[in-house]
Amino acid sequence: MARVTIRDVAKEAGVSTTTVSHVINETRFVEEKTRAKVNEAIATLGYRVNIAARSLRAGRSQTIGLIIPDAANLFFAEYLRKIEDFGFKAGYNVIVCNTDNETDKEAAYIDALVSKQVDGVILISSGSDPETLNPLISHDVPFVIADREFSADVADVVSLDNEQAGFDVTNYLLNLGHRKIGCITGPNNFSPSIQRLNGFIRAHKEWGIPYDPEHITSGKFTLSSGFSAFDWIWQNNSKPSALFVFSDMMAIGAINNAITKGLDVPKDISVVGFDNIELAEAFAPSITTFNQPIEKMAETIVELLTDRIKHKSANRRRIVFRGSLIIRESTTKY
Amino acid sequence: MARVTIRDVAKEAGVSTTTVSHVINETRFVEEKTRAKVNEAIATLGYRVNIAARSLRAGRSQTIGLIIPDAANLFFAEYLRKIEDFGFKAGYNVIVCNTDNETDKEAAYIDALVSKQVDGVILISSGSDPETLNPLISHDVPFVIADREFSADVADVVSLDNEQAGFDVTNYLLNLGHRKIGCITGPNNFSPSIQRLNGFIRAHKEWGIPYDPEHITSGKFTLSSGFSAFDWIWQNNSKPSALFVFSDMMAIGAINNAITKGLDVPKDISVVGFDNIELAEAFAPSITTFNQPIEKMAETIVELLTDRIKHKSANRRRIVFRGSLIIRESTTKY
DNA sequence: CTGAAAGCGCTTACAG
DNA sequence: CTGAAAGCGCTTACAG
Repeated sequence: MARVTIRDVAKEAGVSTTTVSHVINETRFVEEKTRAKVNEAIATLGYRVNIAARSLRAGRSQTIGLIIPDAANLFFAEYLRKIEDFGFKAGYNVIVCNTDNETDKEAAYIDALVSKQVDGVILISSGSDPETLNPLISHDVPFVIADREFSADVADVVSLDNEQAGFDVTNYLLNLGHRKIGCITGPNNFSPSIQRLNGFIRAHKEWGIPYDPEHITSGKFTLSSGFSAFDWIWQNNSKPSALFVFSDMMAIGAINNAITKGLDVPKDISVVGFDNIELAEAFAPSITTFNQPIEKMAETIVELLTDRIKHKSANRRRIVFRGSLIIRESTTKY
Repeated sequence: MARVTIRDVAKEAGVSTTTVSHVINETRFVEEKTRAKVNEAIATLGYRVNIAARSLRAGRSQTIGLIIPDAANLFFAEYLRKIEDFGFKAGYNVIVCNTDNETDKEAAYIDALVSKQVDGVILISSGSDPETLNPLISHDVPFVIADREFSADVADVVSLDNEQAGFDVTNYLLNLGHRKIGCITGPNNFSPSIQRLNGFIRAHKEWGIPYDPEHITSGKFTLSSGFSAFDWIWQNNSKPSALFVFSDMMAIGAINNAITKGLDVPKDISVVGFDNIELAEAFAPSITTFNQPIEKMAETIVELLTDRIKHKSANRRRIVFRGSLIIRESTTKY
């Protein structure tokens, strides 16, 4: 079966391809009767617009790229899901790209996306240096940066107030009476992680309580890295009574390790996670965590991107969300 | 900055566009010296092939579609991740489509994918009736079906031997001495679920032990549906001593509910999950489960699809994987 | 209210 | 070993 083109439709309906195109795209008035004929022809022939042709001619592909570290990580998986939902509602398909935070992979994906004429790109937690983004800038591809700060003012940005979040969690633990609080951060070059740690430090300063650098280590946001990080912290002579872990997945790994060591959570050690993934509630013990309003953030990201696609030279926007602490079973008074 | 085209490269290198194209695609021999000039021109101009144009002309978009129920579900998230990895390695980007098992959504996505001239489509656990796939067939778009049986012989298929898996798990529990085994299945119209239940029934038959239909209910593979399903099972006067749950996510929900009810897993009730997602090992208690070799399956799916793209009329293939039981803490002798 | 025609940037059959 | 040129299927400025 040969492809049905707009010419076939035009012939079948007895009109020009111009008219067919305008009916499809609703780009100019077409008489009701003519429109009906065209739609009928489309239906009988089973016509589908060829996006490659449209993309070549009109320069829009109705496709956006989503660059994330790892779709198999629940936090990013939820993000991906929501972005795809809102994107599809707005008329876009999304190409997913997993970078594992490797600059080379990110660069390769950006290359491919530029070649594919995507209408825009969303970067979540992109760990790479700004140079990697140059192809997007030079080819004038709109993009939105989420979950990561960039010093250069190159794009719209959506983020969480990570410093405040770090402060809130630490303040909560100090309020519970904990005086030795450990910390499993994210990768050290990752800005949300740095900011949460800044909040952690500020809370200690405001309380006039010192923190022990030996109780702070970094993980990779994965379950297993949380497990190992706990080993590192627990080898010290001085043990913390509470732990602030920068992702729920790592918190699950850490709690699991603690349980393996015969410890009780929260009696022996309180643990706070981050993200509020669905599992945090279902895990035993359920995990006290800091909620990121992912759905709302995903919606905002897609909105900013579609706006940017329409108005390339509009003023840049930076939208900062405030999350909230969700108290569950994994924490208790000291 | 205007788009750099193949003509600009040709002019810069002092050759024809034909030669540039052949250098890029390695489709015919080009003298080393000429090739060098072309590559140099590409580099200095920052040329990137326009995939829309190539797609229109050559009919290949280097893009495949992935249709899954829900990328936020860890099992599918791991699938997605692996398929994207293998796909990208093979030179394809993947467009992700979340259907929530709704026929309308699946149809809308298939429409969009056909319009986008994707080179192929992968359907994981597609719950829809075969009619939804008609646009793929009529437009001659290669596709592979995974994790779902289709009566019609329309595509290459990759699946797990679900009947055997159901038998193996049930046989294991019977061997442990359990005589009242409950079951939380997947949706009733979902073939892997039906087959696992068939295996469950066969094991009971071979042992000459009856099972109680009141102990069998269905969930939607989500954590919360596993939680609710346990309520339903536990309201019976006759309680099972073991539970075979058709996904780890549902198993986590069920275990969580059991713990909430003051039960001990596995002392009061043994629980077996399915899939062996990363979390099954980390959960407390760690979950006995049936391992699906996702990575290998994902690799095979991508291989079948890329082969099919190259040889549209080759013989259809059906590859069935055998999984294996992984014994952990959530099960014990009766 | 509608149409004829140019052209987007490639690939490839044909030619030498 | 390389090139001139047609054409993929659309959209849209121009015209009436």
